[in-house]
Amino acid sequence: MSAEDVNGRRRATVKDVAVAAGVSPATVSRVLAGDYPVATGTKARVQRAIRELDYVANAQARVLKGGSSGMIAFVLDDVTGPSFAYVAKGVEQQATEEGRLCIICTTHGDPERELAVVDAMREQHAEAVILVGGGLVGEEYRQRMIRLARALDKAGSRLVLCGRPPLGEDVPATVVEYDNEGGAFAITSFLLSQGHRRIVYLGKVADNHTTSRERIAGYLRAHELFGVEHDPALIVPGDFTQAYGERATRQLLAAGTAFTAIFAATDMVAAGVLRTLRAAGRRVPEDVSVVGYDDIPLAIHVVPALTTVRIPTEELGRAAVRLALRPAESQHVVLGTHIVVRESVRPVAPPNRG
Amino acid sequence: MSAEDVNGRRRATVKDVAVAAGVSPATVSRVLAGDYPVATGTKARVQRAIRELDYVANAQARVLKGGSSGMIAFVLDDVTGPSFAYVAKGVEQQATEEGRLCIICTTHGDPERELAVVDAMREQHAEAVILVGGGLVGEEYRQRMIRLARALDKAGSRLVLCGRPPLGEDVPATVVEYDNEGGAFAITSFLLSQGHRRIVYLGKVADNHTTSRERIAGYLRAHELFGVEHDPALIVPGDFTQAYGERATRQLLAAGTAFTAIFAATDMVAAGVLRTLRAAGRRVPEDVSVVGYDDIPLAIHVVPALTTVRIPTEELGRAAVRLALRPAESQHVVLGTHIVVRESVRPVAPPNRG
DNA sequence: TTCCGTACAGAGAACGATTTCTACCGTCCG
DNA sequence: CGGACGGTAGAAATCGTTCTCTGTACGGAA
Repeated sequence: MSAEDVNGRRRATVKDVAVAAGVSPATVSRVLAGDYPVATGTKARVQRAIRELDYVANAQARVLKGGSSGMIAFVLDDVTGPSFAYVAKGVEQQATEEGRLCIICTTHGDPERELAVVDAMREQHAEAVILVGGGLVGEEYRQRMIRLARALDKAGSRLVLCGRPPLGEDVPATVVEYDNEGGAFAITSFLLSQGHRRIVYLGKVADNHTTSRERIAGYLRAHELFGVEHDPALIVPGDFTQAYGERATRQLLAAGTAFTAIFAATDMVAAGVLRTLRAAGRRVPEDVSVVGYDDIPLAIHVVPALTTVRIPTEELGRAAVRLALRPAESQHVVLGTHIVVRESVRPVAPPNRG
Repeated sequence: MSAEDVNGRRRATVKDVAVAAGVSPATVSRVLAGDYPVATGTKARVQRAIRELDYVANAQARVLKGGSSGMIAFVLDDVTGPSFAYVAKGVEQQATEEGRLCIICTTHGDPERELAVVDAMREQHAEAVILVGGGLVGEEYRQRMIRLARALDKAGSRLVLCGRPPLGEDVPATVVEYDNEGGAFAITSFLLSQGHRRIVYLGKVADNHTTSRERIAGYLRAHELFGVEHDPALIVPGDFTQAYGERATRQLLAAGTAFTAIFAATDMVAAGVLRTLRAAGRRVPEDVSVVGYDDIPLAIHVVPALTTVRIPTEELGRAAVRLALRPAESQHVVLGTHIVVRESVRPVAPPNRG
């Protein structure tokens, strides 16, 4: 009819294929699905027609009829965050293995956009919506998340919290965490075991931010376990950026604070610390030991290579997808973290007894 | 009817909203679209029903009826590639600004998967399919790409080649490139202008790979322009990895090849070079100058900070989306590259005349 | 020979939204 | 006073699949 038909620029439909093969649309659909007996000859004719018309099914129509959208949404703050790429890799790989597509959305930490994104995913009938990255803590935020979880559940999709704490008992959400506090505990213990007693903590210190809260908790618990009294002055609040690492280190040196080691809450912070220490003529690890957290790719490139805590990023992503698609399995999992020892730590020098 | 209806766990449809508001489905649709006069009272009733039922439209049904899917697909080799995250950021940002969703797919360099992905995107009615990263060169591959471009065009979506050369005149594809050869030319010229005459090239050397071909071309053109005869022994073929950078540098040192500078075809290669040179006791830039390409985040963290070529990654992604959605504009654009000078280059020492 | 089961194919009703095309009701103007 | 018109609203077709009914034909068993 239309001009489109004439020059063949309209995409082919089952009906077109059916006409070309001299069968009914139903038969074409059955050949495609392969779940219903179709005579060999008929099947061949249909398949040839499909090839000749270069037919591909219309995913929307299929979903509309009752199929699954096969989409997994991956929601994060910022694609360029150093470890997010690895979580994304895990998500993407697992999604592909399971025959799903992967949608990616960023929020820039804006709760409004987070809401908008989740709504968009409800419209799209996404099978799972994976929220990644340390979120805020607090009753208001928690309630909001619970509402999202329920709304998604009602729309037939699943909310997955990746690297965030659970919302509560009967909330329909999947949680994939890593042992944040344990990693901080382990690496602080390592420093303490090397004789360090005055260990600076550099990073975000916010009670309503899960990541920083847990890292500090592990840091303090290690002190307790070693029976080391902790000097509150050694916690220098800031954020998780390299710039802060540089600034804080300068302040520390200028103030003449006594310390033998620095626990940077993030490898990025640690990078800033190393840079500034070197510029100030302090040798690492001879004069000061430094550790980070996250084991981002950069960690092996800074000088000296950084002793840090490894997060199972890729596995985190894979697990998120895997669990979301298997409602029967446990919907809460905590993956382990472990420290990786490189060159930025040395035992504290025994006091001079000369 | 079903159990789902009873406990309200089925998602609401226009019909449900219509019933709740005491109007027809058509009216609900019109309130949603807002493009048709609806009496104020009626509109209010409908909106209240929408809120109460927590209604969201079914994207699939909407697309099926003739709307656009609003999806942009982003296809790359591997999400964890150092510069891809920035292209992805550009794509995602622009897509969001234009009210589109962003689908991400990886191919791991497998042409089969590339095909599968494009087919999937045809099924999804994606508005644009952005292929990013240096592809292969060659007639067979080119023909395959042309077929993909036409297939997508027929399905109403647009193929975008991002960082790859054009396919030819009347192929329905958008091309967003950066001046690969120009960057290589500029940075080699920089080394030559600093007096370097024996400059090693380390990286992939494959005639059928666009990126390496152009980088070598720029490297050679600079030599020509400076009237410096180029010693073919200075080209050490390999790949684009850090491991190769380390291996090649060791070989170079072991062989006793004379050189004063190294042009690593990639910052990752350069990172390996720096590492190995330091381990071997060669100082950079005092003994050897080193440059890279790509300006990945790592470049400022290696020691010494790397002089390299900046690729407008983020803008590349934004342009890809922008052009794909504006058929009226020119569908081929070449973005500029420029060198960024840091600390890894020094003029060659004048020959000792003692 | 009759009957039934099986293999195969088509007709037609969904799915949920949009969008014609119609239709109604006042009101205004001739 | 009658017809036209603007403002609203609904009925029904439509998008491309899938899937449930029906229905036919053929082969074998009774």
